[in-house]
Order: sequence, then C-alpha cells, then structure tokens
Amino acid sequence: MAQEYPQLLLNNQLCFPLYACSRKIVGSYTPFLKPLGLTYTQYLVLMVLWEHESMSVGQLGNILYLDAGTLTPLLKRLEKAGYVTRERSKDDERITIISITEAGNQLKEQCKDIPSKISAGSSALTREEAGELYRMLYVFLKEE
Amino acid sequence: MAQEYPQLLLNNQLCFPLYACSRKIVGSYTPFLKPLGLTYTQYLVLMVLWEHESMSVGQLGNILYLDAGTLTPLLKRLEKAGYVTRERSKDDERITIISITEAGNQLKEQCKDIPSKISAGSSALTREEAGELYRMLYVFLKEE
DNA sequence: TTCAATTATATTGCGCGCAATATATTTATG
DNA sequence: CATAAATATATTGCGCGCAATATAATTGAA
Repeated sequence: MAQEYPQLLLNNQLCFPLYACSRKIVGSYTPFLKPLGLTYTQYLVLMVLWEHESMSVGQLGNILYLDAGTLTPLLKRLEKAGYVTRERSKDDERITIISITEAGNQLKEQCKDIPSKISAGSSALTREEAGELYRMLYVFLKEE
Repeated sequence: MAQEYPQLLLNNQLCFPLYACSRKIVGSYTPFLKPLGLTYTQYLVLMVLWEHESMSVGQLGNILYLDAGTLTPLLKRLEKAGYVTRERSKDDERITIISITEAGNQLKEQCKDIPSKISAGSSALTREEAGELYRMLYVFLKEE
C-alpha cells in the first residue's frame, strides 16, 4: 500500500534512527560489561561516581536524565554487589546519599579500556563528524 | 575526585547523549500516543504496516531492529486491541504473518499530525543540520 | 528417506524506563 | 506553633529490549 502521508514513513523521521542507533550502541557495550556483571545504565552511574565519589539520588538523576523509579532499584543492586553505599543525609533525612566504595573504585581499572574498544568499531565517522553529532545531540538534550 | 581516565568521563562519550536523547525524544511522543492507547514501539510497528499492509514477524524485526522476544508480545497486544491480525503462513508454517486491520488503518488518520507536532518542539536544529544528523545516525545503523 | 542442521517464532527471565502513587521530611505561611 | 505546601525518595505496575532457551517446521545431505 502506498502511504498517502509521507510524514508517517519511517524513513522520514529523525526519531527512529536515533532510537535504533541508541539501542545498537548501548548493546555494543554488553560484551565488555556483562563479564563484569554490569548493565550499561549501572556503568553510567559508576562513571558519575568515579568522577564525583558521592552524590544524592536526585543529583544522579539530573546528570543522567533518570528518575528515582529507575535509580532506586538499580542503586540497590549496585549496593548489593558492594559497589556503592546508600545512606540518608544527616542534614536532610529526605535525601539518600550514594557513595562509591573501594570495590566500586577498583572496577574503574577494569573499565578504563572499554571506551577505546567501543569507538574502534565505529570508525565510520571522522573525528569532526563525531564532534558535530555530539553537539547536535546536546542541542536536543538541553532544549527547553 | 579528579578522574585520571578522561575517556571515562560522561561528557567525553558519544554514547551517553545518544542514549539520553533517544529517551527524551521517544518520551515526547507519549502525550500524543497515550491518548490513543499506543506506545512508541507499537506506533513504529503500525507505521511499517501502514506502508506495507502485511509482513512476517522477521521482516518487521529487520526493519525495526527488534527481535521476536520484543515483537511477539507487542504484536499480541496490538492484535488484542484489534489493530493487527496474526496468522501462520500457508506456504511455511514457521512464519507468522502480521496484517493491518481496518481499525489499524483508521488509526493512521489520528496519527498523521503527530510528526509535525513533535518536530515543532525541536526547532533548535536547522533543516540542514537535521539532515546531517539523520545521515550520521544511519552511518552507525548500517555499520558492519 | 531419514535425520541432522537450519530457520522462524515463541517463551522465560531480568533489568530498565517511566508514569502514578505513597511516604516521610523539611519549609513556608498564617 | 500548627499545618499546609513543597521536596526527596521509594514503591507499584506495565511495556519494552534482549539474551537464552524451547518448539516446531523446513531444508539439506548422506
């Protein structure tokens, strides 16, 4: 059947390649993360904590664009694995402070070569193009 | 804590903005799709069927980069809603043929203005930039 | 022709991702 | 000071998304 509404064609939408691409690239981390017992989202959380050491659930959510419904159970799994601690702030009992543990910091050593292995496979874009892509994605992210 | 491995900084990775961006844009469809009782992925499936009318589960998966583990339950929900039918091929009983129904085709009328409403909110990129973004995403998608 | 390999879909299990709601704490207001 | 509003996190429910496994049909090779 011919499509009388060209705007409804999959190939005319920016959203679909973005969605498919995101899943594909996130999936490309699995071979490296699964042996460590990590998911991609857990890896993102750890990257933030490797940089900042300690942070509230809400701050983590602001940085990663995730809410407590996603983060709370994920953080409990990381806690159970021994990579983070969860404790209520003394100053404000509403806030839960997440901190990286010694074991969590040691994971960094096992993860430090992952980015280069990932980007090795996706050399189809030049450095400039990748930079431009990065910039455009942040235009969307920062919007409104 | 300073990060001794700059490649592990969130802001140095292309994958994260892609992942966050994808979720944000997919989420922007919700206000339009939820009143119709559809999810974004169901909407993608319907877009393919509005164009092609009838197709196997495997073909749908090839187009949308999704596997039977995702598609089978999703298609059963669309069947239950009356938007598609699922029947085994006469020629090859392994194949399940998905076909759009009358009711499924009528949904097209209610969806035809969604793309313009979505892109209206994301006018931060010029037409040329959007085209360039689209092209780069497909470079990743088609890779290997 | 028989049976092993291949193909197509379905099922199971688990971790998101997010909307909606609940709970507890803090802040603001009268 | 009492209490209503705001804030931060937790819980619940549901639909993906995907790996792993299962099932059934078809194809291929001896």
